[in-house]
Amino acid sequence: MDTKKRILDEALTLFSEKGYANVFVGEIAERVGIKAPSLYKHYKNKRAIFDAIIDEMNQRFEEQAKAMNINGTDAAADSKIYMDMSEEHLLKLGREFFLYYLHDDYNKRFRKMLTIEQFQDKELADIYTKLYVDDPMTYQGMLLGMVAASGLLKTDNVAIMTLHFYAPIYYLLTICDRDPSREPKALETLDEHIKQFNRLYGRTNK
Amino acid sequence: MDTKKRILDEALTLFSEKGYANVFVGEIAERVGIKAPSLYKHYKNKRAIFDAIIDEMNQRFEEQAKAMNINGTDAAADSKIYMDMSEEHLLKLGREFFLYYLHDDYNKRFRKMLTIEQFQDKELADIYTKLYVDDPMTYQGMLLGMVAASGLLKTDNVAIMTLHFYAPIYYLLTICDRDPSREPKALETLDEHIKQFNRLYGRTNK
DNA sequence: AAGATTGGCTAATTCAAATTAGCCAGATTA
DNA sequence: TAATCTGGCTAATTTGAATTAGCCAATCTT
Repeated sequence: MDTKKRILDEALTLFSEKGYANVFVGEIAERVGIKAPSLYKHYKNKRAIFDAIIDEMNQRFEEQAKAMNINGTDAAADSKIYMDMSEEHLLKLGREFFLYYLHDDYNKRFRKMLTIEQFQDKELADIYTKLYVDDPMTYQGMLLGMVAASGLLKTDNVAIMTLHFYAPIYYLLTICDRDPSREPKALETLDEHIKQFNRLYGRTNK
Repeated sequence: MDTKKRILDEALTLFSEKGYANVFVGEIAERVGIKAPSLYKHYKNKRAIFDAIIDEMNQRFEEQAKAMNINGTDAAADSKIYMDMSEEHLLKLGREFFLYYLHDDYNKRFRKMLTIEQFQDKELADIYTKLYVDDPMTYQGMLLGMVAASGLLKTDNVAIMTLHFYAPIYYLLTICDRDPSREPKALETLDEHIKQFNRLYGRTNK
């Protein structure tokens, strides 16, 4: 990774731990292994580093959205999997989402940074809402909607069913961000949640 | 309100909007209507203002906990209400909790401040977890547990049922904190959530 | 009512952190 | 290979925000 990228990487780490205002450019430089003034050869100023992080995220996001659209429009492919959605499949869906968001290093740091900075700036709040509220609800709503259409889940309100599936995942995610020592317990709770979700909404209600 | 209290009040407002590090003591002073140096007649330094806010919260919290314990140990009184928990009662419970947390000015500001500062300091993370995760789960778990014991809700796992009740409330709360324009929609969603919750767990499952 | 305390003010002071200036070595390129 | 570019460095410079000094009027206190 070249210096310019390493700066973004270390800055993101620091911003996600302490917030933009509590990070000194000297700290970022030190982590990268250079002196503070050298940093200005790569970015105009401290703010430009932050902005570059946001830009990079937008880029990554677009790629991801594109990839999802392929699997989304081409949802027939996916739906084959979810048409016969068993409890195991549902568990897999929830766990994968949870663990990806929780442990993917970039995601985790970016989410924490946004958590800290979200009230500063409407743009940041909007990004947070999109990434961690609206997009997951849309995507999971689509999948659960297909399962419901297949009859394996029954509901007359897919949106609320999706809320019932996702809100606990989101809740557990924020708990783990705050205190990673709760992860093992959260993982157990996650499984119990999904099993119970399946029971509550499953046709074979037992 | 005397100056010392007004300082805490204005500081909390500013900290909840911009985070501790982005607030200047001069700003706090200005809001209070004094000059920055005068502020030092009341608090040793900027940090002491923050600490005093935390102390005050702890005090308020203890009082509240005490009040809850009265209603909690003396739960027989409460349970009379919840023994015949109708959908309206359940809606009331959820809505009251939600609206209280969302609109109570002190609560709202304190929660936003903690959201911003939670990753700085384990103590702050713990306070957040206590106030917005563990305590609500305990309290609502107790109430829902009593309702379940009365047979009006059926479950073999009160903890997960409570998660299913509370996680969506928490999720909606964080959405509204981030973007108050979503409140009306969130209120609607809240009602739908609780109605659906009631249907899913209710004995008289239609 | 004299003395002490309180809480305000203006004018320093301090200090830390961002940024700029200007030098230089090694890599790149014409 | 000479010229340029790149990205590093040290040594300023700037700035701005926290805090301290020291003054003063009003208000308690005895």
